[in-house]
Amino acid sequence: MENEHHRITSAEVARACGVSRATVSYVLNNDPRQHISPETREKVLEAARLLNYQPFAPARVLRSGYSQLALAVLPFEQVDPLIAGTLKRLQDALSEQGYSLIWHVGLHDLASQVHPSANLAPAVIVSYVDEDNPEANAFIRQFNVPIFPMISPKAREAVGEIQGGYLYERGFRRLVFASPERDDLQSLSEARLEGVRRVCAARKLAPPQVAVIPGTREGAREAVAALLAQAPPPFGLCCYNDEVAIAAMAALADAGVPVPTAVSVIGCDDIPLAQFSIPSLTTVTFSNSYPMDQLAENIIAASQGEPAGEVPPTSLSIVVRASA
Amino acid sequence: MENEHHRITSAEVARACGVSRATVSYVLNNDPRQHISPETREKVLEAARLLNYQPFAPARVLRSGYSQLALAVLPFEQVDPLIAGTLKRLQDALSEQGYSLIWHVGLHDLASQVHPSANLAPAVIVSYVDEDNPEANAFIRQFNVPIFPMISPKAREAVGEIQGGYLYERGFRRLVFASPERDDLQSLSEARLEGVRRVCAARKLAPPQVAVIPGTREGAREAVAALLAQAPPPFGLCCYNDEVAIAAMAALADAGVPVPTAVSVIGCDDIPLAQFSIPSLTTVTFSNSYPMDQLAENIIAASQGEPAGEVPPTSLSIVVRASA
DNA sequence: CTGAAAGCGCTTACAG
DNA sequence: CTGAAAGCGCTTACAG
Repeated sequence: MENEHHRITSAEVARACGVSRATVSYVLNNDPRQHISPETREKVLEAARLLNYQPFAPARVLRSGYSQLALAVLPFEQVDPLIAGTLKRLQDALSEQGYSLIWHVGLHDLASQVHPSANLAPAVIVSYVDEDNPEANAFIRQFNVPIFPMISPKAREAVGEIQGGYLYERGFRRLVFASPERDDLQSLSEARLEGVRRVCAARKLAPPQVAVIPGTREGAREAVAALLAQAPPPFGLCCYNDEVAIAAMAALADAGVPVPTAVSVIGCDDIPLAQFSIPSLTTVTFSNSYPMDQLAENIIAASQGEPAGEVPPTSLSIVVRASA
Repeated sequence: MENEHHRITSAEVARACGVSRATVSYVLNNDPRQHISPETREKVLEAARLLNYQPFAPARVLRSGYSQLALAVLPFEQVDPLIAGTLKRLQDALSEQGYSLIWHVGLHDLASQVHPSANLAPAVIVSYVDEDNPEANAFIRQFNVPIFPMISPKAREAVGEIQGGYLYERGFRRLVFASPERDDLQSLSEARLEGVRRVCAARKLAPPQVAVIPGTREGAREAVAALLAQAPPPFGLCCYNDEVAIAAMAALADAGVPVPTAVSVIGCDDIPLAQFSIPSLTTVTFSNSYPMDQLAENIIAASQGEPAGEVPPTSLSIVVRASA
């Protein structure tokens, strides 16, 4: 490492303007307990600017004992728009309190890899990890900091319940659940299916059939053909999410089955493209009505060692469009 | 902060098994220059496990002088699947070298907020920031570490060129560019439009008209109606990306314009839903053929102070489906 | 109002 | 093979 980067330290700033390192720290951190003369303050700021001084985070964190860093752990490989939107609003709220929010996306072999905690000391984990995923839970626990869960087990099943309930109201007496193929979604998919099962049980319907919809047009076509052979329309199709729903609708179109008359389709998430399917997609949406400032406060409280707060309540609603 | 979290230190591990802190460090880091007896090694590992010892990253980074942490900065608020996929593969390659990859998504007021570098010391920035975005560039420069750019200016315009060239080949002599509304995409959109302009200039066609496609079905319908009034079919529609393309196709369907005959539509990204539009979407895809191991090596080299490496070459190709 | 000094938890020459 | 000691860059009581 010959061209090692020379790090500018607060000592150099202090030397440059003829004060002590303590004074530099007081000025740069705006320490309210210290009264610094305007001239000194100006001198320090000027010197820091000239030298392009950036405090070295690890030293600050080591000495002060805490970092104002929240790490969001997303166990999925793709980031759906809803989560991205929530995290963006959360980030805004956190940054008003001086906290930063970064993301760790995807989950990796715990055993074979270096754990990020070797390089990174968040004060709190904001977790989208399922309760029933032991690997993922071990991963986040290894940070050894409070964990703030962002998904409530109840909401997971509630999606299936509201989908099934809506289609029942629309007159369907047979329900089918369309699930994705991706491994990282199976756990959540199973929870939503469980919600649909409950609707069927409560309404004395036959339990829902399950169709796995592959991610290719050809694959989806075959899966839907197989489904139609087993379960002739009419039926209501509760889909794991909007992507699965749009794939299923394309396959239904390929099979000549009219939506929403023969089969009604309902998705989940209300992704931007949901309005642009043909027909446009009826879907379940999470309105996380929890005020973000409040959420940020709870997360910060968790980061300071209070027991991990409440899961933010989500309220579900249905966006009615043309597909159901 | 009454319930302050007690941090287990290497000194406690050392005390627990009756060795020095140095030995603990040697064992835990598998220092190849030290020969530790198997019994001692076992004792240390056992004690560390029992105490659930996690080394404190800031101390390690401060002392050793480097962190094995790459921070990907994505200036968008949504993360498109292509970037997520690339970063996932990159993360796998980096983690084989002991590096971790985390994401910073979205850009925030530089002035008003605490910069993440106060809490976080990446060794390198992996940047999706445009060259011509001064705010974003200031943001990433403030980390004061090498920056590894992930987008090449050439590839940005090449998308428009390949779209326009393809539609020209298919016989279209009038080209239209469909751009998104979102602010954070304008810069890239303009670059792709520039590529289409070049095709028109080279082929002696009139310059492309531009239609801004809103994110709502109604808005898209109106925008497309306005476009059709100005530019009656046939024409070729080069779209900023697949989402815009699918929105435009829905609006064309609403207007009764047949695709691909009257208007041919081509997108960009090959998102999972591209195969499920009606008709299925022809689109440009980036095959980042760069071997990820190589890319990871370049990034690590950049993190060690070598001048930021080459932009990974991307090759563009067209996935031909039904829309063009 | 300012400065000298301690110490956060770790790694790593160095001495034995 | 193991341990005592230095020092990374910062913040923060404490003394003046």
